[in-house]
Amino acid sequence: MKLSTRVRYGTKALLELAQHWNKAPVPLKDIAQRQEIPLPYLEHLIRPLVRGGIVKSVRGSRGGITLLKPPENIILSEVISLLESSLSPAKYINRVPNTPRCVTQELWDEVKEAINKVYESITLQDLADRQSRRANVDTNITAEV
Amino acid sequence: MKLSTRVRYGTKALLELAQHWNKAPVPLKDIAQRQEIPLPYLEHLIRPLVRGGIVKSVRGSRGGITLLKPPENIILSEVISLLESSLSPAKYINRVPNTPRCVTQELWDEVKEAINKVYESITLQDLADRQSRRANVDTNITAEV
DNA sequence: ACATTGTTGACTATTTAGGTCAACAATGTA
DNA sequence: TACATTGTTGACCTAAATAGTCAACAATGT
Repeated sequence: MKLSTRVRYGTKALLELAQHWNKAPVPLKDIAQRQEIPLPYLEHLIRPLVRGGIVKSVRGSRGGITLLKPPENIILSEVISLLESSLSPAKYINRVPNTPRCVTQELWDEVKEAINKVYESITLQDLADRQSRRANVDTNITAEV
Repeated sequence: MKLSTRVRYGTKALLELAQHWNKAPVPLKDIAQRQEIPLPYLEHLIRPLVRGGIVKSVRGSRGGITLLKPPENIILSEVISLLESSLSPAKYINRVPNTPRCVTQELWDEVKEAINKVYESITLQDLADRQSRRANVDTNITAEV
């Protein structure tokens, strides 16, 4: 169950943006620092998200990046499909015609479907909510001590 | 959604074994040939399955491999966990203590859980059933022509 | 003018996946 | 018993994907 750092970094970055929704753009530098992502790597990471139309970037001083859509309209499956190595040259066309037809192929497709359902059910807003709920809990705990 | 050839090859091999359940051991050579898997690769592929206790091997002439448990008792999640690069050195212990606690971490765990539920719901017998059902359909079609 | 920020493309390093080879160990059968 | 057949093991290799870096450049606010 390998999850690429691309996806992990990217999601973290988007979570930050969700928390800054409707505010000033967030500089990549800040995100890189807070999330401990190498800045030059983050820059490349962000590109597919911009191209994919879920992130907007503003250059120059006071620039940075912001979400283009409200966080509740951004589902995880979209994020992942944008981040996951978009280079994959249409694999899975390796049907072997004269062997018994591939049951396993069918299986993987179904599994993929099921997994995607999970990803489709989670939005960036969900993540942000969790984050803030958790922050509250933390506050209460420290308050109680 | 990358699925390693390890898992694909391994599952195909196991499917063969499921179809030969309670029969003579199947030589690796035959499996390799039918499923178009490089024999030396298959040999290595099989090892974790043997170590994992779902496959038994018999050496020598008339040897080969068989399942150790009935196909309906072998679930996909078991297969996958045995085949998926068992080298993974316990990643995910990269909690960063002094940053806001990692919501995304929690998320990935849940997603993983959900995916695993899917894998747990499918047995080798299920696959074998599909295979034979499909074979029947094929027969009928050719009969009708 | 200039500091700040994103953009781009080329480049490098590391890791993992996929595959091969060769020597060896057990086992059935002629 | 000899031998063909089959699995076992470990070392090795290659290619591809992942992760990360560098440097020159393009906008933009102050």
